[in-house]
Amino acid sequence: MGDQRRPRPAGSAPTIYDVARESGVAASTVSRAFSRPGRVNSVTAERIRAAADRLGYRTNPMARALPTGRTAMIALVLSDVTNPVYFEIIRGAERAATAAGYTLLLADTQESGRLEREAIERAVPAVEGLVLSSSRMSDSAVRMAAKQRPVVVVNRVFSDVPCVVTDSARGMRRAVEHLGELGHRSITYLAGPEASWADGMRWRSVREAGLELEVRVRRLGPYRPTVGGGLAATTDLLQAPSTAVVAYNDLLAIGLMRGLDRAGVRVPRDVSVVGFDNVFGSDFCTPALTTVAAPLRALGTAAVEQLLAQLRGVPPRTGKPTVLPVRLVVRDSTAPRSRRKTLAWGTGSGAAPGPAGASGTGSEVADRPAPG
Amino acid sequence: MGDQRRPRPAGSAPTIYDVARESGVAASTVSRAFSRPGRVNSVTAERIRAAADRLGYRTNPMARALPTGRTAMIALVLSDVTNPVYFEIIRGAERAATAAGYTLLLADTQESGRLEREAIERAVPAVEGLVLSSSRMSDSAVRMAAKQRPVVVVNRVFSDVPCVVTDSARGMRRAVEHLGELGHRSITYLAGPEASWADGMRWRSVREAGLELEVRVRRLGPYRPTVGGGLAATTDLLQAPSTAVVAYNDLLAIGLMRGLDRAGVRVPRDVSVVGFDNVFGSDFCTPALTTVAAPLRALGTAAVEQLLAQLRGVPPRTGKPTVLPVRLVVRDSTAPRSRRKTLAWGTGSGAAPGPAGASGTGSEVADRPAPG
DNA sequence: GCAGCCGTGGCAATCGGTTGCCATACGTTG
DNA sequence: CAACGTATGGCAACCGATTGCCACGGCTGC
Repeated sequence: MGDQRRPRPAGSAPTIYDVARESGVAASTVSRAFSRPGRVNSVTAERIRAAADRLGYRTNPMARALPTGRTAMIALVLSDVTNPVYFEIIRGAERAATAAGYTLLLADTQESGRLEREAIERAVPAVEGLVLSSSRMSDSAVRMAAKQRPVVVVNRVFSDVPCVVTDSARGMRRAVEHLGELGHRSITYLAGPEASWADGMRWRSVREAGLELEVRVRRLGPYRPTVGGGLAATTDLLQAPSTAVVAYNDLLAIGLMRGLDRAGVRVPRDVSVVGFDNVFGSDFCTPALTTVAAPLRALGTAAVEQLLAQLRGVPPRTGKPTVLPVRLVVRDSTAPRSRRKTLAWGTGSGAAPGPAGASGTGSEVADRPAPG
Repeated sequence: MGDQRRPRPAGSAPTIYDVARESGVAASTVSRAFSRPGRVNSVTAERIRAAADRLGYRTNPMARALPTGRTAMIALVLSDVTNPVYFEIIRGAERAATAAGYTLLLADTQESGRLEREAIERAVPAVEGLVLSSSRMSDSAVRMAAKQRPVVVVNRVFSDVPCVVTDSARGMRRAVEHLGELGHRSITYLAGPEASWADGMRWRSVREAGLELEVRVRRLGPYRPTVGGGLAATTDLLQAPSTAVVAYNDLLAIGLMRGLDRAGVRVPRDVSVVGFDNVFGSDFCTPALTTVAAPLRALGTAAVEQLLAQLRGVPPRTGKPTVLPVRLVVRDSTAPRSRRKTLAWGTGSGAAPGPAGASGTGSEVADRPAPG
């Protein structure tokens, strides 16, 4: 009863004090009724709950956060929200967070390490933990962030920070296997950004798989991991043809297919192309892209779940990264090796002229980088 | 000077009290030095700033929010983060928010009005305002939300809530014009969800443009605004052919093109197809899609900017919605009307069988609804 | 019958900033 | 020199919830 505060000025949200007055107990009891079930007599608790319902009381997250530090928010930091690789990661993270009563704070760092540091600095005081996806920051900057708050890193490996990654090794192995089964004895890998941890991983995996499966492999690049990058790669490939290509990622593969099409080279008749990620759009490009499906949504979910576990006090799982499985999605961009001399191409006088209208330059989306 | 508090236990973030001690002033002065420039003597302010830098002080947003209500956060509520229409909207919103020092809170409502209400209820106490994009809630629920916090609605019109929308009328007019110029005298509109405000708007615009430009129009549907929906629409279209199709959105158009391709109908030789939105992927589907480019990013930016203006006290701009301009992007899916009898198609025994391997079912992404 | 324990609820300090009000010191003006 | 205005900084009361500690009443056990 001891509440001397004036009644809430109509318009602002009800507080525990209003509920306390309404139910005839002290504010502290109201607080406990919600946050510490069992600590309050059940009939009292029921009365309080009823009063709260009547008033439409909702606990104010800011007020709760102040003494406890529990903001019920986590941040997902990524280099570019509009990169399709992130779509499912975001969704997975969002689902996992919401399911646990947490709210997801999105920070787009626009591919800049500086902006990323700034975004983190701004987010840190408001969140309980961070998921860093394809961070553009240096290792030491990531470790620094991990000192301030629990952190989980996606698609990059640290020994002392928990991380979840795609099983690129198995993915590339499956891709090479698939091409091998189709009769291809020589494969070209189109590399992504040099600075990308994932690219190194993927190339190594391709090489190892090639060794083991007795398929020759070579590497072209690096290229920007975008449709534009794939277009650029076309020239190089035409100068040194190959019947099978594995690209660093889908965007690169899609760009390459467009480039080849313009040059009159048919996919998959003349060249088989395999992508990586299975991003949105890889099924409706033409031909539909055979690709290694990265566990995008699972990556988001797993990262958030590990983070939440840390927040609950479970010691972080460092040392070995959590590796999530991939699967090969076979579509229309791969086919048995053609009997035609591969050298025969590149001679074509170009693609059949496009239909009417301006040919689609598509430059609008040609430059979306992929995560490293 | 009057600070009796014990020094901060190393490990937690520095507070104004630490800065106050360090710079030899009262905490209130520190506070004012940051939040009220001019109120504090400039040399004092400088001294305080230096101390703050030295300590790495950052104002705690929760603590600030408690007395003031200023959380520096706004929520962007959307029906499905993985819908490509949102990519640029999100990015535009993110940029505008960040530029103003605000943080964006993303809420995905999974296409459910109930989840949307829940998400809003959870977000409201934490944010200063909301942007509702393609809300699935009833008008009254939206108005209810707008009573609790400043709200801006995207792609839906209210007379009493500020909103920003795409200029569908002009967009559809441009599409019909374009087809008319190519010689098409009859156009089929593939409708989106009936409940969609945008669909009603787009269909009406097509009809009006048709009337004015003397092109016959008819409407097929409704279909789900997804690739799957477009596939479904194919059957209907084959039964009642037309040389030109305008789809509710790109996903529907892309699905249709895939369906037509499988049925052996060539785009654009036999049918011209125009989409709407210019989403990610509409340039690399085959043929590259001619489409009305919605001002996606501008929509996000404008919505946030209007919201921020409201937060600064500018009276909300209600009454007439803010209409953002579109532009027609001509690519490869439209061509002059073919001289072949349109009735000739539908006879084909189906598409040439796809190349090797399983034909891409692509069911993974066939069901992404678009905003209504 | 009294000490001691348990269940329950209240008091009050606290989290970190914000801000209305007041005190002081200085400069100005008549 | 007195009266006054202004610039500046401090005091203390908030914002709303949490939580350690204590008080009170009822119960048990010896």
